[in-house]
Amino acid sequence: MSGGKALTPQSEDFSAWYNEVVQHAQLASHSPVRGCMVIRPYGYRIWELMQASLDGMFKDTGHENAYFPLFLPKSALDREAQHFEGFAPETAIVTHAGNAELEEPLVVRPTSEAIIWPILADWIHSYRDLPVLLNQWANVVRWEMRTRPFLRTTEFLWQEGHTAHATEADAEEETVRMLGVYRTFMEEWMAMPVVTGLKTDSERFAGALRTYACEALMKDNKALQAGTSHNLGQNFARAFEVRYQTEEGEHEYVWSTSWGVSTRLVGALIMAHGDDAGLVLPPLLAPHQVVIVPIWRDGEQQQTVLAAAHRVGQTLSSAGVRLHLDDREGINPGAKYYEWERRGVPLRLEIGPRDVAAGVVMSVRRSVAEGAQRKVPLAEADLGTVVPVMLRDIQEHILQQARAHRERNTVWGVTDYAEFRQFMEEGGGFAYTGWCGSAECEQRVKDDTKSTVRVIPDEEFRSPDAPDVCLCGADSLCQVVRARAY
RNA sequence: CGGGGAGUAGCUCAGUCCGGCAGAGCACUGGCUUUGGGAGCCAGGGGCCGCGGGUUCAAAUCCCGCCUCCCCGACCA
Repeated sequence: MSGGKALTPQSEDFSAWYNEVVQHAQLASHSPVRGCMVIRPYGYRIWELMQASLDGMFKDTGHENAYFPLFLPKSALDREAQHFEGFAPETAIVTHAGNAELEEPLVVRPTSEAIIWPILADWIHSYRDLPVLLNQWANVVRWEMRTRPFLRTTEFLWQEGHTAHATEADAEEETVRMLGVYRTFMEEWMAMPVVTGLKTDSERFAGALRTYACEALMKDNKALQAGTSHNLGQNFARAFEVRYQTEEGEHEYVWSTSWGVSTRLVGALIMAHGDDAGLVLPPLLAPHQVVIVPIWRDGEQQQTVLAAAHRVGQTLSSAGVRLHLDDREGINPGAKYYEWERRGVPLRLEIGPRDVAAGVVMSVRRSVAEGAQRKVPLAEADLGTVVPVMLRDIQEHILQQARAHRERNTVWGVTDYAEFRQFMEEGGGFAYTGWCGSAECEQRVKDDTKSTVRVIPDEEFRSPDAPDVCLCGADSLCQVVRARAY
């Protein structure tokens, strides 16, 4: 177990806090290669739980998993001009195998469009072959300048959906549907509220027609792009000659989409819910939903207490609860409390001689609503029904807490530029403003305030108070959500 | 990739200026006593001092090159 006492408080240095949580909660550690991390079992388990949930949702919406190769010929990337321009600066290129120089260098995929579309061109011939609804779980490499564990690593794990459709409307429907799947996952599983909407041209995926995104607000009031869904139009179909024959016998390019979320979501989870005591995990994604800490003074008590702990464990397992019994000897209960709190376990059950005698266990929640009891004794006989209810309640509470944080740090209509600037300087958060639609204006605000347009919000997320003028004073084309971002 | 800081035991660091046996606390192992919010005593184990080269009788320490991490910028999931 890692030593150390208190973490750096979030208010003192948020990124130091973040790095310490990653280390001390045993989520990840560094590797010898720049920007590459080792995902440790506890962190990987969170990712596995995310994968399991998302994978089910993808399958429920008709997608199938496949796997495409890690390498693509360098020439393939060049096929779509914008795509190439977008990714060329950050690709890793293999030029040698052993001592021999390769005839054509290979690119390690930064994303798989350029690998998948040449293949799909062979698979798709007729309107009867459409839609193609694929997903793959894979690793990709992007040689970013500045890396941070989970948030931006040189190699990262993700899923990438790739679909082909007969019509523009079908592709758009798919793009929006998958954005909705992401939103549902983020809110229901990660307990992380998001704003969804359209990206501006400057933040659009290289080669896409339109990029939609889920934007979440972290505890330090910076925004994190948590997932993206792209309507690729016919751009990739044209670049890779993916055509199908219509019912009428015409040859048409397919309409395609791609969408992805990555291990960045683990970073999002840390920053959306964590506090000065460490990680706070939503029960649905917690490797251990419950940790049982037995307490004893002598061998006899140890036997009694452990027997009770195993009994409780049986009950909870049968009730579908993921639990861990911390029966390590020679470590005081208090030390175990600190450790599991730092690692974000939603619910702790303490079982001591007094509890066994009384037929109860002491439950302690990792996070509770203000004014609510953190420690509550529970009758052992009721655990099978009460604990699952508590876990659902904790899940809901964490979501509400994150929602409240976002509401507290959102301004719904800013017209005055000085006011906007002050908001971004004094803590920041989401600011709804108008936007004239000009890229120059967007860039100027970015240079000046470090804040960017996160999204042009979807209808549901629009502000009734959004101004009809841009920050530059010109007429507003649409309302936008601005924030400083990761 | 530019500017700044750092790398010595698993972790946090002292030692580097001024070259001369590799250190502390925590963690780890064993024993005894403990155990309801970070236990105590005793005994132990653990080091390519980031890597490579150079200077020197002698390098953690001085010189050169590189790698990695952290912070600030430009680039991005």
